[in-house]
Amino acid sequence: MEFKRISSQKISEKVEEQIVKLIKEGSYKEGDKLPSVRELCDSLDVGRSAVRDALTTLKGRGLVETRQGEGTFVTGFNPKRYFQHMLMPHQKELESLFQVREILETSIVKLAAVNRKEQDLIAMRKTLNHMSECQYDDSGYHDCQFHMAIAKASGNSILQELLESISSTMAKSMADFHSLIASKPELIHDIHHQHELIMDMIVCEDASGANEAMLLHLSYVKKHMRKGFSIRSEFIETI
Amino acid sequence: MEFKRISSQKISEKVEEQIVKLIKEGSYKEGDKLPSVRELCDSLDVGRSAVRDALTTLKGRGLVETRQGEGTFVTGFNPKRYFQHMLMPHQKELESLFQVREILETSIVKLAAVNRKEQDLIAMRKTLNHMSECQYDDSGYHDCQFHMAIAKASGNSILQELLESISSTMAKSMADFHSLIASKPELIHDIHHQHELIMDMIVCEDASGANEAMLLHLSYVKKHMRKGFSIRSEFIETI
DNA sequence: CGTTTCAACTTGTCTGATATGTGACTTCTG
DNA sequence: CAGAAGTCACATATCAGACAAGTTGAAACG
Repeated sequence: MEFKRISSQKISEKVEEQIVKLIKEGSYKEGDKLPSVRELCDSLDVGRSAVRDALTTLKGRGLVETRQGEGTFVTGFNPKRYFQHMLMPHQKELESLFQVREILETSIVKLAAVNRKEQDLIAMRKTLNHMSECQYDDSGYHDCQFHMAIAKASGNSILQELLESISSTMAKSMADFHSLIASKPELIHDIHHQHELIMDMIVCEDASGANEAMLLHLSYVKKHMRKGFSIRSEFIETI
Repeated sequence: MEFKRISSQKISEKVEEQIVKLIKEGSYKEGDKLPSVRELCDSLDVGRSAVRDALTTLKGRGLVETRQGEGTFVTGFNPKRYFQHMLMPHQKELESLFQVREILETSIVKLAAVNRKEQDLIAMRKTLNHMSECQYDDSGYHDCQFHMAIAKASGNSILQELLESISSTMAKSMADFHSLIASKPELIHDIHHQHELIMDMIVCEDASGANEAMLLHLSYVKKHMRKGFSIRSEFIETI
């Protein structure tokens, strides 16, 4: 006979559940103001701490947003928080993360080649132009923008949001990679060329071609990123 | 003269930042116990509410976990929370989600075919045996277990965790699909056969074969899931 | 030595007081 | 009358004290 672990559910968790349920059911939609803490206390017949705890947790989960003096409001779908607590990933995690990125981006680019609308192409072209015009310092930003534009063109919003999460997580660790790029014009040139190739394939609606171009691009980036990492590792070891 | 916007940063946010910083820097690692609330109050010279607020937010973000009577602990990478506020996906979102699942699983199975260890094969075999032995009611559970076993064999923990998140999100909406399965023995038979094929390919280390087998399997599932959905939709419309 | 009891420490909850931010209404002033 | 300034109600933010409830480990006991 097995026993299920009995966990006395805390009051704040019950409150949390009720609020989530209300949001789920649509009683409170994005942007709506929830009842004030006092009101919730009265209607739920619990102390302020419990309500506050529940709301604070929900704030942490990104479901609601509190504004002092105004109230508590339901926020929209905010996927940037998905990977937010993956702080400063180590090299192994970074490799795993990059592998996920490869998987997502190579699939995304195939979808984008099929589903891309005119305005998607315009948006992508714009980011490419920005990249060639701007200073090297901002290349990392525009690089990211290009990839996000592709994701948007894929037509799958979840994919887009997932990639965004991963990119922002990697961005912290990619910082030194981008500074490496900025210092080597030939890298920028290569990457620029690869982007153009990907762009062309998407324009031609050539899914497998786009896939291949993306694979090449990411392999290139990974190779140079590893190089940058090993340099940093050596540097750390010699301290 | 320009004025900088003075945004009175809340005390709890400052506390939160400090704690996050400490975790980032590695002063507190996964599983470590943070100082008690009282201690943090004393060392930070703020009230308990502020500390509690910070910790509760962190709890919501999934960075820490509090256990009454024990303390507050730094949690590991917990991606189950990623999709947690994706509440009750509608059909369109469900399609997007399934697409993501296809992308992930077809890639996972390729990795698994290459990286699988002996014990991974044993674990997979075990879930398959369970599935054929057990009652139809539990088929959904064991089906999920099989897919997770493959993900584990891929060797990429982030992929594994992502798939877990997606599966749990879809599970709610898949409930009626599984009951549909349970009512049709021929579906179970087909699925079982497909699983065996995938298993074989992984055993043979045939990555592309495994990929193809998974693709077939998921297409099959998707087809019947859509059928289930349209039935439900019609049912709803006739109410 | 094994068991029970208990004290110390933890988070969870309630409560009241005070601080601070926001918005709407009123009042003052030109 | 119109705009600026003051006022007030109400919201969250913070503090502090008390007690509830869960966990742990050591002391006391058989």
